[in-house]
Amino acid sequence: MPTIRDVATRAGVHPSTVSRVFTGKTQISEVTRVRVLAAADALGFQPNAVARSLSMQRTNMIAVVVPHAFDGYFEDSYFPEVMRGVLRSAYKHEYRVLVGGSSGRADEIVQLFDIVGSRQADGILVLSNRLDVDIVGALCNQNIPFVLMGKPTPEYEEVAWVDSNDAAYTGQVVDYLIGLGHRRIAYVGGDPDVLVTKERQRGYCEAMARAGIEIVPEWIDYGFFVEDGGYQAVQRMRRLNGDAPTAYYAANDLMALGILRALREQGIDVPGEISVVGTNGSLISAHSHPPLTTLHVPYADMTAKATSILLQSIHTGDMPKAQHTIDCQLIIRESTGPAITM
Amino acid sequence: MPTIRDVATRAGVHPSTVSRVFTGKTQISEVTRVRVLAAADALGFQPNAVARSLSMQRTNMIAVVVPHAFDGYFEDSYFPEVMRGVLRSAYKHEYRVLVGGSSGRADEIVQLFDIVGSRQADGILVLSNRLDVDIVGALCNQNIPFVLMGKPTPEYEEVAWVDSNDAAYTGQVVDYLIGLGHRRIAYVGGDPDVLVTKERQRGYCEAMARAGIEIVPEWIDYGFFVEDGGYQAVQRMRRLNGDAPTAYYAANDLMALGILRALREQGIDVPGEISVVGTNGSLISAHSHPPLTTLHVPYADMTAKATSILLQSIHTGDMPKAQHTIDCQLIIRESTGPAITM
DNA sequence: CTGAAAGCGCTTACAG
DNA sequence: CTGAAAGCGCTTACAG
Repeated sequence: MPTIRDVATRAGVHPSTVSRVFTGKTQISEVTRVRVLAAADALGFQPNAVARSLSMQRTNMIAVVVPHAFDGYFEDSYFPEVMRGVLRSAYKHEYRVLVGGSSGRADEIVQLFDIVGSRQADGILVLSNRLDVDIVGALCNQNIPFVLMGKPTPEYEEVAWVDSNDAAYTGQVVDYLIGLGHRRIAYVGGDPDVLVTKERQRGYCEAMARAGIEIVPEWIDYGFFVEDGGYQAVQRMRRLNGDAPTAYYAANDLMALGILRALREQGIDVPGEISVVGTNGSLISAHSHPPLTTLHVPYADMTAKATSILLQSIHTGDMPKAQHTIDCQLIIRESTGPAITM
Repeated sequence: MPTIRDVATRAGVHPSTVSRVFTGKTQISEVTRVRVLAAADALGFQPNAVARSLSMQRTNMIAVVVPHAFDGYFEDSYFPEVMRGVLRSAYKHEYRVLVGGSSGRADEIVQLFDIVGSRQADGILVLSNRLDVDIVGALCNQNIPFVLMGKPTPEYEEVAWVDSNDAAYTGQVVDYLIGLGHRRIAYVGGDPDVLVTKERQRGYCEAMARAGIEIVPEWIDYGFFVEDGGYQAVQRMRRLNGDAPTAYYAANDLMALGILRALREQGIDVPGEISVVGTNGSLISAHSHPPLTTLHVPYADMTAKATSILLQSIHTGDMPKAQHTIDCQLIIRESTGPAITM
């Protein structure tokens, strides 16, 4: 690989001059510019990104780490939507995205701090709504820009985040089901340790309380965001007989699909006998049978926004502080209907 | 950020010694090792990845570039499956994945050569089955390890690739439909310029020819891999009246879903009147109405394999040469049935 | 506008 | 086992 020195000798200039024509921030006489470019072209020279990064103290990369341990992670629309949003913003600012894998939640934190600590990227997007521990404090000490997907605990309210108000919107879904006459409503969350699961559960509980409905503990279950998790939740809840739910809220569409499958197998009509609501508004929700009523969460917009905030702060040099709440939307389709009177 | 020098002074050793304890390839006396580690710990030191990369001439990253310009790209299972496979292999070898965005096909090539030319990664996975131009020659000149997803043209047969034998398997699907009594079979490809579209079309044409069926030109159409593309293809083909297809093969499940939607709107029964086959075997195909017969392509396994080959060759230092063909599988569900006699 | 030099933060042959 | 030095390939104040 030719370096800047090779180009310099061929063009008969100093290496620093070659550097200047490639960085382009400084005045260069047209004649040497042309000469340098010609030499570079002849040699097939392109500046080495790593050397430039070291010198400029900037990698032009932002990082995101992903727990590829969970099967459902790549089946759910969450991951592709996150990537879509990140890439949309990053590409616009000529940044690239560094994605690190991990083998589960604990390792996700390890990988995250590895990237951050070794300064492998200029900033990091933290998928904290799918995380179970509070890492904000530790992250602040690292003194690297980061933005959270999901609101942090009150003590860290000054850090940057983008949130989708999960508790409130889940509460709205429950209100909607109650409005339909349902009272025995199930909550099927994802991984129980994860922020988004807890938030949605809180919203569910609050909405039930507002309506004066006492929650049977068995109505709360976890499907770990996978299709079969929804399926299993139904198996468990059907054993409640008279207490069995007439409506299910699932924290993603995958689990809702599993719920539909379980119900179909038992010959139960949706929405005739039981209503089902999913979350995310993934493409799949529109094509299931019946088409799923779902709480649409615009994850791509969320992460695009988060990424913008991140890049902005990398650009200015101070820690990101912007905070942003995005709106979700209940898409009513054919999997929900009035509760039957028993 | 503390550097290796800070640690060295605090531990009372030479910087090179600090480096040695962190690289761990060399003998270090236990006492200085402990002293250095203590100093590093006290300062919160972690080696700078960029500096290390420059020095070692290795980034520990592999790259993949993705055209985020196409809406369907993140809705289809292709992208998440590719990432799942790449991450699976990369993580195992402690590599990270650099993903570059691009705004369309031409730019995809630009971004790819930018990454490669600036040595931003140690190797690159080229999603060539979704590419329309031949870049292998240019890539070879760059002298960086790469592996192709999709077999190259015969002149480059010595480069490394992993292929899914698209023509053969699509032919098999067509054989299956012909076996069911269908003769008016439609081919709905993705982007017409892209390798996988051409290959599948070739397989389709060959299978039809083998059966002695003359293809009506209108039976071949393109849906650009998006749901609405499948929908529109049906709209066009229904105008053929007596020549209208009784079976549709779509090059991904998304388009097959669009086909189902169009047919449903027209009150046409699937598979009673018309059969539909999708491709990829995405989760969505199992939950559509009716559940989709689909050609499962194990993209995650493919890319995991490709990534292994890539990492292997980065490790040994010579250009990758391994070539691998993976098997696909026709999953028969409820969207296909015997042709009705007219 | 351009050259010469120092520096970014590591690694690693070379001595000892 | 450890130190001193050179080098990885750039960028950028500092002179002129």
